[in-house]
Amino acid sequence: MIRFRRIALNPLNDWLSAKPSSGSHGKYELRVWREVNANFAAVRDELIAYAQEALDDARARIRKGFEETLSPFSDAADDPAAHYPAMLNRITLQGYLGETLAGLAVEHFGAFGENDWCVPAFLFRFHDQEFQHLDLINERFLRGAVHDPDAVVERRPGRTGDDALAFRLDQGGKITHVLALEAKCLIRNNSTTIAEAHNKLAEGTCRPSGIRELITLLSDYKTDEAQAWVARLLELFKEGFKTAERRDGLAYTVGNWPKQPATRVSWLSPNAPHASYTAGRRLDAMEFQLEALEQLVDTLYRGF
DNA sequence: CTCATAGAAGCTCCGTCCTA
DNA sequence: TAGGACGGAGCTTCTATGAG
Repeated sequence: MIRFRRIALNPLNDWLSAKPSSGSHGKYELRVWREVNANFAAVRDELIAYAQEALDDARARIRKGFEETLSPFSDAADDPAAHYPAMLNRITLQGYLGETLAGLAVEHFGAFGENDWCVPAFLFRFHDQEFQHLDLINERFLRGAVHDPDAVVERRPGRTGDDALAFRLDQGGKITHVLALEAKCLIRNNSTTIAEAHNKLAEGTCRPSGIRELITLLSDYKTDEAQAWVARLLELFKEGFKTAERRDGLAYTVGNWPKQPATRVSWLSPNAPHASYTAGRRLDAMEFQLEALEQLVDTLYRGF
């Protein structure tokens, strides 16, 4: 555990208004939240802090190796993480938002009726393609060259692997449940993307690849909390995965919502899993409808 | 009739893998 | 070593269908 921030529930619930859900499927549940942008100001600062804390590990990773010669990074021009993530392409930032909201929802709103899910760390540091891209961007700034972050040529593929992992522990600290979260974040709804997300979740294994990444990541931290997580994740990786229950979560963040028919609330299916979801596990679908998605990306990641 | 939606196909990128 | 296919991310455009 290297992250601890929580957002006060009252302003959070006012900003992300939960829509009543209707389904009664045994293994599937859809929850829908719709943004009330007018209530954003009250969560703004806490949300920025939460989103930025999620990126702290990636920043530390970017700076690693430069610390001896450049520390402290008093001059922004010296800081290899200075432009992270603000100068990355908008689509990359949407991806970060989607993953962050997935974790946020599980930590604040629970999942499967349980409120004790833990997300020990986000996996942003494993986005190698953007780290290489960042070197290029930093060089441009040092040369005084122009950098247009949202130009099409600045798009980079997303990170492969699990988007986020959450866990439940028993009283002895042993991992009993693994929740693999697949996150998507689009300006406009896209049914193909929904199908692919379900398909990817269905293909997941009981021992998601992200566990190994989490162990690698947390091993860099010497706190008791982090080391305890390394130990329990190692146990999960070696033996525990055979008995721990894997569940699936889909966090679908989208910049519009259905208009027709008037009774339709969500893009995701309310009653049963999408046909592309062929696994028999329990699936928690979460849909975040943001009326000012682009503005939110700017606020959280670009500081305006 | 008009507007919205689903689904398919095509597009922009980069890195990786395979083949000549 | 060079060229090409492919994968993975989301966007755009098109068509057929359906709602109001």
